[in-house]
Amino acid sequence: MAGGRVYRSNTSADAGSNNLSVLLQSQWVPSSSEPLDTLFIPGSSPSPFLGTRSMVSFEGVDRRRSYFRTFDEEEKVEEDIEEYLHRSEKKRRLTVDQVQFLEKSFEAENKLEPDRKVQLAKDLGLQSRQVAIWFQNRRARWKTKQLEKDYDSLQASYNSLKAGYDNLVKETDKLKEEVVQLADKLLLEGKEKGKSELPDAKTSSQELPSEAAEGEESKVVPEMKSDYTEGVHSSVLLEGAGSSYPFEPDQSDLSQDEEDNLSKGLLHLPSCVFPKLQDIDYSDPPAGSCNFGFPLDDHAFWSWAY
DNA sequence: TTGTGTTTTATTGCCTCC
DNA sequence: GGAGGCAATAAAACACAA
Repeated sequence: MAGGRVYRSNTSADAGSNNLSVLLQSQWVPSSSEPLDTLFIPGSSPSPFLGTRSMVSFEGVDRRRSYFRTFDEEEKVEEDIEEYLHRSEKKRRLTVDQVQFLEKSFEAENKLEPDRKVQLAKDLGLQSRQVAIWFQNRRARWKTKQLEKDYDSLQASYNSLKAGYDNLVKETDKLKEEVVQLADKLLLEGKEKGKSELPDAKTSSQELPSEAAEGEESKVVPEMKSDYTEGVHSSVLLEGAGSSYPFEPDQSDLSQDEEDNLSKGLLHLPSCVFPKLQDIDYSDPPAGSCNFGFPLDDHAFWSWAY
């Protein structure tokens, strides 16, 4: 590790001490960043957390030596020593009490100021570096959990929105079908009325498609009877016909042609009024005036729709 | 007992901030 | 340039089924 961190092993504990197993939990201390007070001195702390879980015994091993290591300057002897020490000095888990204490501390504040770190280390009989590492790992676990929570929450709101959207699609289909049926009905009535009242009714009826027209600039439907000028369908139809008020068409606003058509039993509708569902492009928010009741600026809706 | 998956502890390299 | 944070990763410890 050229240019990497230099670690110093903390091997000054007394072999054979009652608390040795815990006191020796840490293996490497960053020599450049850790103050001397991180070197735990046996017997200096009345920590209640010590000695509950013996992990590794170094009895009979003279470990009263400290040394520095860098990856650049390792000699054979040191390698041997290190290998030996590493074999013996295995990773050790913190005791239940230590973990509980750390957890409480983490709940209070998940960042660790230097003073707190040192205090915690003292209280727990750990090295401050170990405390720092524990907090680091704990933050990582917390972040992972948080991501899982966020994912679940997003998934739930997506499912809910999707269900709402599916319902709207069904409802739209149903309404569309209803409109087609009503349009057919009007067509028939218009024909019959035209036969009896208008001499040129035949010509007019020939302009009418059997269904609400598809893919054309305009659509032609017969004049609304009063029965059909109420409610959602008629309002939509009349709005599409250019009326300034969707429920009561003001004939003064109509052009001469429109008035003519009305008098002939015809209305021209822009093609956007009743597009087929399959003609709707969900990949982009709709531009223009045909938004089917959805807010034009509701990009969120269109972005999740597809 | 052993193989395997998960959790925990620790290291490393990079990045940011002061 | 040093200190500290984070992501990625290694490896020990642990849990558990076969």
